Amino acid sequence: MPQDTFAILAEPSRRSILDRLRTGEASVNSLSAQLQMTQPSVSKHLKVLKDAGFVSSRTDAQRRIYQLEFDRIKAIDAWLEPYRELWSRHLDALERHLDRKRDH
Amino acid sequence: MPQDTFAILAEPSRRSILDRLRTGEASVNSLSAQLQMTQPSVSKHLKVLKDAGFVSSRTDAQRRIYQLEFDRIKAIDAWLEPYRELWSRHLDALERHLDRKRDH
DNA sequence: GCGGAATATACGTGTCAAGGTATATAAGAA
DNA sequence: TTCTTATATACCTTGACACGTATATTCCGC
Repeated sequence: MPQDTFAILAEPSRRSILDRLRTGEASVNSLSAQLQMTQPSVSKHLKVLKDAGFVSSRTDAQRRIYQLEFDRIKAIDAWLEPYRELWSRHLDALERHLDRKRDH
Repeated sequence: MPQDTFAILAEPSRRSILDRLRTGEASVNSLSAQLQMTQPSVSKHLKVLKDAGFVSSRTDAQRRIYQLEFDRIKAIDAWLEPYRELWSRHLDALERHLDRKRDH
């Protein structure tokens, strides 16, 4: 079984790569320099991210330029949705409770 | 956000526990039965979830009743926020582009 | 008190992934 | 072609951690 969405994001290095890619596409070497990781480490993390669809890449001569893709991150948002609904209901219930207390 | 939030959710068993707790509080044994996991496994996962603040527990005789807590899950939502903003901007840009094409 | 139920923990085992070094591949440049 | 740059992959070691079995703890009813 391959790593699932959350397992992939469990690695801080990979999250930092994604965070960096939010500001725009980047090559392997630039990521390696900016994030202070060895080049093989960056390449391996990018492979995982790309296989999972978190990023895509295009070729520029010898360079590979990586770019953020949203679909997979949206899966996290989808998983979160029922929880979000639940806690917003809790919040509403709390507000109604406070309103009732105030009216007394 | 604390680094281990995603690592904790990386385990499918733990996510299934949280998913179950969305429908209401539950004892260790009931979780063990419903999720088809051994009792020690459930206890250990609950310990991790509780230490991290994903769940809380109260005592009912020999039973421990576990309940979902939202604060920690909200941290995921917070991490997602800048990405959400980014992809909604992308969506807006796409819509404007389509509008312009339609107007021609 | 004793026995049993509910839960927690200790221990041993196996898997799996991350990190580093060295090397392979591929694409210019000279 | 040969050299250099940019990236990918192979190999190895190490450390986490998930699982199961067995055992400890805790609380209840009798």
